[in-house]
Amino acid sequence: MLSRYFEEEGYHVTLAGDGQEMRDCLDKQSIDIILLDLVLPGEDGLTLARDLRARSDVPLIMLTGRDDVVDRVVGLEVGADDYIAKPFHLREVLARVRGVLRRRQPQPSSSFGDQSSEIYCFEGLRLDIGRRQLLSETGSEILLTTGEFDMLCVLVKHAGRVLQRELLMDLTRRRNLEAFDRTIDAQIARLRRKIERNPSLPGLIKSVRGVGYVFSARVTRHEA
Amino acid sequence: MLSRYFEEEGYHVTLAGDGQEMRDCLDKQSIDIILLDLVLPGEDGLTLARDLRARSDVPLIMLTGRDDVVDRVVGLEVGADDYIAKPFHLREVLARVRGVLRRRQPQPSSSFGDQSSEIYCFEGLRLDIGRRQLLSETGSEILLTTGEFDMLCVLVKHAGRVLQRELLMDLTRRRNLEAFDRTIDAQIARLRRKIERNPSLPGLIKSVRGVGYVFSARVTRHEA
DNA sequence: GCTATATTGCAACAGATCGTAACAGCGCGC
DNA sequence: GCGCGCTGTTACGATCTGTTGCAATATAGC
Repeated sequence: MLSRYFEEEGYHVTLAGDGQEMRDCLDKQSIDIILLDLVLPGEDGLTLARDLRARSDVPLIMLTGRDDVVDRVVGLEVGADDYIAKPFHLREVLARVRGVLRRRQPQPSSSFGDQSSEIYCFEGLRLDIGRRQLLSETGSEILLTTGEFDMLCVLVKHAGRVLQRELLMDLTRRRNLEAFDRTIDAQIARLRRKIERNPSLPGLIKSVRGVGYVFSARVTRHEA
Repeated sequence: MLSRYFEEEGYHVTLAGDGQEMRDCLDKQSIDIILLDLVLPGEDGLTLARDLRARSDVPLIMLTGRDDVVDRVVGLEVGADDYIAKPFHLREVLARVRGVLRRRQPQPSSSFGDQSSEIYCFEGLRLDIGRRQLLSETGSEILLTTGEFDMLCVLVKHAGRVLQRELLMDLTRRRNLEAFDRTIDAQIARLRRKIERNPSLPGLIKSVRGVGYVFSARVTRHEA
């Protein structure tokens, strides 16, 4: 139910049935936030949450039944960013998710392992998250402003996935997208001017009319 | 609950469930302050605090239930810097933490083990905390003032993490950051002039607009 | 295929933020 | 007490970013 709702809202959802599946996902892709049910087969949710927190900073929201013995306090004690009791309204979950994303970002450290820098390569460019720098093919640095860098990080981490403006706003700014807000478009334009071979025929950041933007180049991820 | 609150305030929080986890954390990262609950599984908080004090100077605040037998005196007797009884207000805890950090700093000796000589290397430079000196690639000393050195220590110890001005103030000065205060910026500029290859295009200390500064070079830590 | 409409690209502007030089007050060593 | 270096403050200019308006482009309806 949650999965379908968030997909409709423009999110990309990955389901994990137990702790091991979750760890596999975290290793394979960039995860922006985890919704974790307290009641799970095998390891229980609390243990999993504690374990997760010990190793990474992925934003985390706990979901629990009203009758579960643990209460809000215990949930937050293991380091969850928020805590939602069943039954919940879908819209409420969405609101909480957006709240957590906005408060936490931009802190590009969603992967497992310690904070060692992830590096993404595409079209001869090298994006080093930890060092906050982008290197061109020749090894020279392409200077990006704070906002441009954060935007590029989010796009690259979700390469091949269309991100709507609202989500880009949650992930890169600490404010809400207003109606008729062209902030994202302006930032994308400025970013394109710096990283595209031909900014008027974008090959890396494609527009998706009526929705948002996609990073469409092939990206490989390395740990440094 | 505390974790979430402090994360929102710009702190980076690491959770430890018992004494052993705490020791592991202290070995792995730079810890600026510890909030220690008196009631713990396994070792009790007082023992842990005493043990901690015997080996390091990490700032330490004890948290206790109102009904605990120990009182404020005993808490402070084992070397805690402050003592907070439940129930507490989050804002109060933050205030106490900031107070302790400001009173204790700059005392760059937060790790376990021999507190005398941590050494950090980056971009050919060598920062020796204990000796309070910075050596260049050629082995010559780069002369830093007290304030510049303290600032560099804090940045390097938290390499890869964006530190907001207010936190930098707490960690390096014994006073509060006022509105429109440009103290931190001025100090960063002076530091950059001494350690950056090209101070106008900083490669080590990057600005993050609207937030603060990050030390963005890869750092390796050695014990000497 | 053509037009009307919605959407996006983009340049230009203004307010916010940041870099930095200059200066003055302060503490420190002598 | 004196001189010097350090640091907080101020001011100014540079840069960044949200906003606005208009042109360019895509889409839908006919």
